[in-house]
Amino acid sequence: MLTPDHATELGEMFRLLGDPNRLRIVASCLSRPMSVGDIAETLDLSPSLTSHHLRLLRSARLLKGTRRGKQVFYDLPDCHVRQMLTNMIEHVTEPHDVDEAITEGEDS
Amino acid sequence: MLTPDHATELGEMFRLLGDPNRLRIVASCLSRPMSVGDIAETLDLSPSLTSHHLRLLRSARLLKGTRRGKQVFYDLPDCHVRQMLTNMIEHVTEPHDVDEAITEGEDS
DNA sequence: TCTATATATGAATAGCTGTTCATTTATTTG
DNA sequence: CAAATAAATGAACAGCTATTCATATATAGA
Repeated sequence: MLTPDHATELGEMFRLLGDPNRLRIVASCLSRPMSVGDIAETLDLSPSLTSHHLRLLRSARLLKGTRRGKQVFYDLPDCHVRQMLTNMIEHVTEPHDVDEAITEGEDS
Repeated sequence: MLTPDHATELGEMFRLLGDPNRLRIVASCLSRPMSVGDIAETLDLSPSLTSHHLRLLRSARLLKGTRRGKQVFYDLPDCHVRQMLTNMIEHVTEPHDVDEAITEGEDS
């Protein structure tokens, strides 16, 4: 069972990954640490927006930032999350059919 | 790499799991199919709110509904998602420390 | 049929959030 | 020091969303 507190905590993490731009930001840091500027340029986002999102992701410990000179590089500190994300990205890459109807079950 | 389209698609799924109530609803259907009434009562949510959330979760194929008489039972159709969720719930259950600072790296 | 139960749906709204723009802070170099 | 670059921050706002309440639909039983 999932307590309301744990639901809030885990939900917060999912909520952050729920924004397409944030998800792309995290995904871009999967293979190698990325500087803020590189992320912004790669994903075609403004540095400001990128930084705003990075702050949220950092606060939730989804990313960790490491300053190296003038730049700050971000990558995933959590092996668990990295594996989950890799898995999910692989999953979404595969094709799938679309149905959202309510199925009929036999009588009881 | 994660295309904007895939980011939107996967992000939509994370976004849905990002609401605590929705996350609890999905989690409650992990072990066994649950009727709408059972979900509402178990999680202390109004049937209306529960149904609204269920509609979203169903549309995203995170849950599938099966009518059996007057009741509709919901459960997870996707083994991949079920496994991911079980994994994440287990992860969030374990203790962890809290730091969100920017770490210092050595000069280059 | 009528009644009761179980879900679903529509409308309305308060609160939240992603984005932009302007500004500020940090770091390196001249 | 000043200038340039990289990143962070604050304010403001439009658009979205979770929730509530009222209403509708579906199914079962008498």
